[in-house]
Amino acid sequence: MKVLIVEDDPLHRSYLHEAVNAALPECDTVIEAENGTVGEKLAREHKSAHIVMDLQMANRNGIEAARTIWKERPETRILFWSNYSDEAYVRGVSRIVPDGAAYGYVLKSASDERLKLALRSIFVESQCVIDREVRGLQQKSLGQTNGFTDSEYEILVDIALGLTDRAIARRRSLSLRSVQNRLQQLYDKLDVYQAASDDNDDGRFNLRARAITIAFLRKLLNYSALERAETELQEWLDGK
Amino acid sequence: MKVLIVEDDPLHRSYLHEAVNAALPECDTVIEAENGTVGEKLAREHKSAHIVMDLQMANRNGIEAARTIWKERPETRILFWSNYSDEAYVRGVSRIVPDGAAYGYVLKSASDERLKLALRSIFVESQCVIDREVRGLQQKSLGQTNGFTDSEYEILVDIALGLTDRAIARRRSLSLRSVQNRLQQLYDKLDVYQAASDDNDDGRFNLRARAITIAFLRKLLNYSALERAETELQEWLDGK
DNA sequence: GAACAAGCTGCGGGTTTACGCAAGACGGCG
DNA sequence: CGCCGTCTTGCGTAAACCCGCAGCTTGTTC
Repeated sequence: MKVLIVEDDPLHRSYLHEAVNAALPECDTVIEAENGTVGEKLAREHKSAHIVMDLQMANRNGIEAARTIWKERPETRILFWSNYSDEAYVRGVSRIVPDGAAYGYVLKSASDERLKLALRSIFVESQCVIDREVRGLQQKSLGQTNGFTDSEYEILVDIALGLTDRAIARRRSLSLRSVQNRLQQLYDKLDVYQAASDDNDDGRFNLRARAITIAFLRKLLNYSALERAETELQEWLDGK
Repeated sequence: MKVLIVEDDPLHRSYLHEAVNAALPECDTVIEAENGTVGEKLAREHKSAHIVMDLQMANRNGIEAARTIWKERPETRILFWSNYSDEAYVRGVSRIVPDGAAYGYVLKSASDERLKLALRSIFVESQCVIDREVRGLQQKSLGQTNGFTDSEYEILVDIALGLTDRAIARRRSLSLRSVQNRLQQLYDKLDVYQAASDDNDDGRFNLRARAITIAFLRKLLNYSALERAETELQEWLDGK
């Protein structure tokens, strides 16, 4: 069995290396990559490898890397190992998981025990292992209760990119008014009004900009999500 | 000599611990804190301690912690040890450094050697040590060449918070028109127009929202900066 | 098939933004 | 002092945004 470790931080990388050795005696080769680009390359060379992947790397982040890897070989098993459980990450990951693929999402704050268990479950037993905390988010966010619909999330990203209503309408093939409807929905769910009106009519907010702020503060958006959305936008712009 | 380590990540914490022991044989006590809040408390108890501080911690980030520590004891020597050199961090730090205080800013990607050197320089020799890369940013951003004026940065933060022009005017004691002038200046410097007009008049951007996006992508803003700005805003709102 | 919920769309109008134009205000500098 | 650049402010306008109202298309349920 081969395991590929894709991780920025040298300390974390060697920690992972040890953990893999301890948890998987049947593993004979461990390969390390220090960023997403190298990770993709090594994954291509060592086809049979299972992967432990950090999200949030400077050069090319884990979600991007995982996407291209899964595109080439959807049955690859990937364990995401991340510092954060931002909804933006969770959403980003579950958007790219191929049907039926075995994967995992474990926080760096988890105990050694948990990490080793996850390694065995995924790489040996082909089971999905999602940290409790992450799992909670996933259900709340993807289930519509209290969470955001895909269409709401979509328009959130669009205004976060700085598109005008008209541009969004074109991009999503909607009428202007529909776009604005969705925006209202979004403002509603984000509680943009609460702070805006409140009691004092002083502290007035620009709804659109405020929605973005709140989304960031609630970790619905983060740098990595923005970055991905931006490159998608550029592709769309180029493709006409 | 006492050294206080304030750092989220257990791996990094123990690495730092070792580095301090190796670099500073005259140091007899090393104390560890796993977040900003505890860090502040321990700094208060061990008044004479020098501090190594991570930025970006979940509970209370390094800049906040450093600010209260420096407020109580401005001569404290603090070495910031961070993964990133975002302009938002650099700005955040240099805004709170007391006059004449010795401090340092070293990236986690620096070599052992660099870290140890920095430890000695700051804690023994009271010299400021700023990583080359960070230094570059600092000069470019604080010097007006190509960088952003304080007033420009201020208004950037204000729109990122989601305030309306009118609200900004009140907050900064300006006329509406002046606020809008500064916005235009900002849009100019951020190159918001470029993409907006370009050749195709299709891809139109909402200037205000787009400015925020670009600022994030360029790391002029990040989560921590937003968070700080938001609490400041709330204080201002409460204070009327 | 009737009833109902959910989403898309057009119309109309009140508010906010973006910005050109131009008249002061302030501070250096020869 | 007079000249000049930078900053502030007011006025006015075109565009964009926010949103209530109302008519349509769906899909679901009984």
